[in-house]
Amino acid sequence: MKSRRDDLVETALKLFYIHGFNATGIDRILAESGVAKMTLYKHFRSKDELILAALQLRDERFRNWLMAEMEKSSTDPEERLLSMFPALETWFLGKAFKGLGFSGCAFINAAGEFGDQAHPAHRLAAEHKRRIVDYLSELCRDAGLPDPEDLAEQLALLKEGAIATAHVRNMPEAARTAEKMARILIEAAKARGGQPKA
Amino acid sequence: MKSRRDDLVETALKLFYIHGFNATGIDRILAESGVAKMTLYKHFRSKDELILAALQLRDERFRNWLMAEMEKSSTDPEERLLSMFPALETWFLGKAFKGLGFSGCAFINAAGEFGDQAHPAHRLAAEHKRRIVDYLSELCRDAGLPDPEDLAEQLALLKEGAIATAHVRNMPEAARTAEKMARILIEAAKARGGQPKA
DNA sequence: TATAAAACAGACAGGTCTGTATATTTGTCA
DNA sequence: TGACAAATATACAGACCTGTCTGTTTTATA
Repeated sequence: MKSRRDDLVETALKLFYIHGFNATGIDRILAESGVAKMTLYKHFRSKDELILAALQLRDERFRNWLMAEMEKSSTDPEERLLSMFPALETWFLGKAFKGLGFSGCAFINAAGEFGDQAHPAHRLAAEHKRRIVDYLSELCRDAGLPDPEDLAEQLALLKEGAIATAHVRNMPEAARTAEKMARILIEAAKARGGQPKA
Repeated sequence: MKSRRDDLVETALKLFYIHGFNATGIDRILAESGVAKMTLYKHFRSKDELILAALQLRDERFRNWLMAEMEKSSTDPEERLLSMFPALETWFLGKAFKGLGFSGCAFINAAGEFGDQAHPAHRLAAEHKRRIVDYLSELCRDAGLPDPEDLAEQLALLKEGAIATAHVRNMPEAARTAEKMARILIEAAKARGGQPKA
């Protein structure tokens, strides 16, 4: 039951992601979605609201995709953590989200265009990243790893570094570099921290 | 001996960095630099050329700043490598470049707005990142660390992750997280690789 | 089938954008 | 001082942008 609103947000997300927010005009979104202008302004007060809706959709889609990839890889929490990186590589290679290739992280891009920390899009980007850290924390705790919040921050930082590297330098293999690093850091955390739970 | 061209590029860099490339109109650059429009188009064919000139200036400035920070920290190559992270933190706190606070990495931002890998601005961003990896490689080699290119890629990835995290989530302390990780990874490289040169 | 809500097409207002044209002023150097 | 180059102010063309208005057609529901 796809509503016109859904068509609009879907098309907006695609164009914003590929071409950027400021560079994408409303008219193009309307043309590609086949929706009339008045319908847009019946559902959204402004282009900014459409941007926020698109980012909210992206947050949901991306986290669901990532979590599904990680959960299908294994039942072991530590292996799940490490499976984040092969998942990222399939994304970097453009195989993760149909229709959108890989144009970096939509939220890093949004923070770049909307530099002001107080801008709603920037805030939404920060929330997205925090939610992912929370998920990683949970997995670290499930894995019985010491200092799970700290380790989750480390793994999240590796993820951000891999994304930026893969995008700016066109280096999808950054995912494998990050994975190697993650293995070392996890082992170091184990060695340093208390004994694993088993 | 500051030319009008320099005024222009300087002002352009500042405004592009703070407000973004597409969001910054030429008129504003002209107003804030006090230069006439015809003068701009005498020095540059188009806004795109001005963008490239601004990014080239940024590349030079940023790398000179980073290398100077790292070289003044110590004469020991390994300590120099690690000093990248405190330097990054001063940048994240807005204390590095007068007039520009911290709005993330200008090149990550450029790659975000100009998503096409073939776009000159995107290519310039990739070159900037590669130059930094080259510098880190050199330091790794000087430090007698095993597999210096590989380790340089790891440290560069930590740098990108710290930048993205600091900007999107407003977390300057990401620099310290990255530094801790760097220490662990360097030790692991030493342990794994051949014996250090001394 | 009757009615109401939703989406449609298309014009338009008002602003901003890049880039150009013209004519005037400033600055430099001989 | 005279001549030449550089920079200036100002106006403007043409495109594009967001958002609004009007009136028609489609769609869903009762």
